[in-house]
Amino acid sequence: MTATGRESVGPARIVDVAREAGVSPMTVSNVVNDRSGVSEGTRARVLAAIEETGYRPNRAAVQLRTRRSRQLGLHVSRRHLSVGQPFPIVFLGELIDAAERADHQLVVFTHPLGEEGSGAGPATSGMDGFVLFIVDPSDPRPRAIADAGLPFAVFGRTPPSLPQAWVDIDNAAAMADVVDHLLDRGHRRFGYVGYGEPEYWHRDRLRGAQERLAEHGIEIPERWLVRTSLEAARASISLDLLGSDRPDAVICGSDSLAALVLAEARRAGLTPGVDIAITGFDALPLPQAEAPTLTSVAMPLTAAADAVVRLVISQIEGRPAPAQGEFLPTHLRVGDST
Amino acid sequence: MTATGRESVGPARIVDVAREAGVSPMTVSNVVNDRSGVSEGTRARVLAAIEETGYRPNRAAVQLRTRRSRQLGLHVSRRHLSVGQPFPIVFLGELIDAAERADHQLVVFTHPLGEEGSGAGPATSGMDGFVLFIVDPSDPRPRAIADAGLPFAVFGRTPPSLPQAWVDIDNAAAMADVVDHLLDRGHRRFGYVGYGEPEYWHRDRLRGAQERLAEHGIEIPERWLVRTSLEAARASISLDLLGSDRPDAVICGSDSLAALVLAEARRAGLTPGVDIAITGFDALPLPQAEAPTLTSVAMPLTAAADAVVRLVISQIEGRPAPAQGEFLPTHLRVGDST
DNA sequence: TTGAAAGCGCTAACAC
DNA sequence: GTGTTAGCGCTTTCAA
Repeated sequence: MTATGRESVGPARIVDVAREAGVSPMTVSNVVNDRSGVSEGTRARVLAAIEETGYRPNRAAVQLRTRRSRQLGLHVSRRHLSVGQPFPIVFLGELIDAAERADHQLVVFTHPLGEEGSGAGPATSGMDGFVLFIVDPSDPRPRAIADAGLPFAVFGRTPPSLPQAWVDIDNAAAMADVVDHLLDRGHRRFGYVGYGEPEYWHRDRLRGAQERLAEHGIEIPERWLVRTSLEAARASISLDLLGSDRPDAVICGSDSLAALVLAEARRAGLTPGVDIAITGFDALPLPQAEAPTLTSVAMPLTAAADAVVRLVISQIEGRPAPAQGEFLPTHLRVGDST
Repeated sequence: MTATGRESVGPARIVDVAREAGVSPMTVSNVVNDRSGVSEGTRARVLAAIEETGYRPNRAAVQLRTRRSRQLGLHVSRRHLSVGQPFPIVFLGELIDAAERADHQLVVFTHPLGEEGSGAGPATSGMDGFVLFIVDPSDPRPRAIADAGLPFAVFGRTPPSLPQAWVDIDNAAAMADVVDHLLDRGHRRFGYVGYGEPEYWHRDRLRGAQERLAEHGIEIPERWLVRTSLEAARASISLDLLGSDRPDAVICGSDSLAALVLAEARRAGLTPGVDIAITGFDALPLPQAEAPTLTSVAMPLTAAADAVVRLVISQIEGRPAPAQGEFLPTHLRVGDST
């Protein structure tokens, strides 16, 4: 604590550090921002002064001067902020970490974007760019953000008319892996339980399974092809898939559905992994799917979060939006259910 | 588009609006910030100019000048960012909305706070204050935030040595309501299924039920008192609570537990709401608890989010931290399960 | 390698 | 009721 002037009157500013180190504010700035052209001795003195004063750059001042907030907006649909949505909460955590690794903060929004009124919403101001997840090409939000003049990146797919700033998994390829695994295990009679909803990933998952099976001359018979909702699934499952005429293997479009099939199979007296193979999709640590562990497609969550964050930041820094999206590899987690 | 000078070179600034309206920047500022002392005519001209230019205040400049970011940090424990945690995702949505109503943005953090190293973390800079949820008195995070010189408010309880900036429900009182309802329905033989974890709310819920029952000379017998975890619950439930010697009513410490009891009761051939009464706690729209609807204690989520946000902001604006916390009323949602 | 001057866009304090 | 001046804390530009 050297009494160099105005100590302890609010947080230390760059001039306080400069005075303490006997250099100019500019030099302190150069050290703080790791710019070259500072001699080792000076750098050391400045770092000591920073330590001494507890200096932390004032974000507002930096932001005003550089025109960058180093904050990314994350828009989460109302619909994804409800119970029983395993993905959003997990991916949110990944995005926070990914943003932090890239030295950015994540600001969350949920006010409708691109629907009925709402512009970019006055509340979204100050963001350098936006991140979205669970986005399909009909999602109005990318357009709304683009119209506000902000860069964005999504986990999912963007509309064709916008920059293809997306990261996604190849759902069809992932299901092909599942099929390969099940064929390996000797299964030849396949059932499928998926969602009836219109999003492309539901279609792609089913298609991926069907196409790989077709390559082996196998078809999923209509009676074992269930397109349903989580609520309605239970009934059709036991009726269509677990009767006396049943498949060797049931491929499911999500872990939640697989958990239902598992439960129903057990109730029907079948041992999953022995009497019948069951696979899921997502491989999030869903409590119901714990024992036996479910064979499932693991999403590359950390890699996806990093990629999405990198993608916005790259545009923020002026590099052009990519001409094409990026597919991230999935990993088949083999459990006891197959 | 009047060519008054430097149009369309970046976003409009306050001087552009001032020029357009023929007033000084200060007057524009007064209009934007709803300060008194602007004549109606001037205000109208300024508003027109704002519309015309598409002016939006620069957050960084405002922040630098006023020393307020109008951003609240929300710290979410890693542990609460995982599947099977219904509360965090729902409450996050409520907090975003509450912050927006109070004209603030919500910045999410998950980097450890107050544990092993980590200070307030360089990444938390720029926040006016912090919000936390699911906090019990042993949580190290309030201390870490207070040490960083920031105001905070929590949903839960703060340690006794810190400002009592908390909002909570009265768990015991809520359970007393549940008991009253069940007594009303004529039940006299009670079982209880709760979590064995050490957090005060688990204890308070059980205690609240026991105390109100005691007022009526009723005790929960040891054999019908199950303290367990979500994973281990299933076994003890059917064994202890649903055999031939079973209670009229089972009070559960959470909806997830109640959903399990419901499922097991059905499996045992009992009709919930007829043969046995079952109550939950939380009343989040948990998919498993849909049919029949569960009688459960509804948390005042929106009110709690508003209260927590108000509580931080009040301290940010210099009003002293409250001497005591605030209890919010719960509401008993009566469903078909009782 | 270092420093001085200027200014990012806004508002507090005070003058008119 | 409205305008002027100054400055929040930092970095960009240019000079030494």
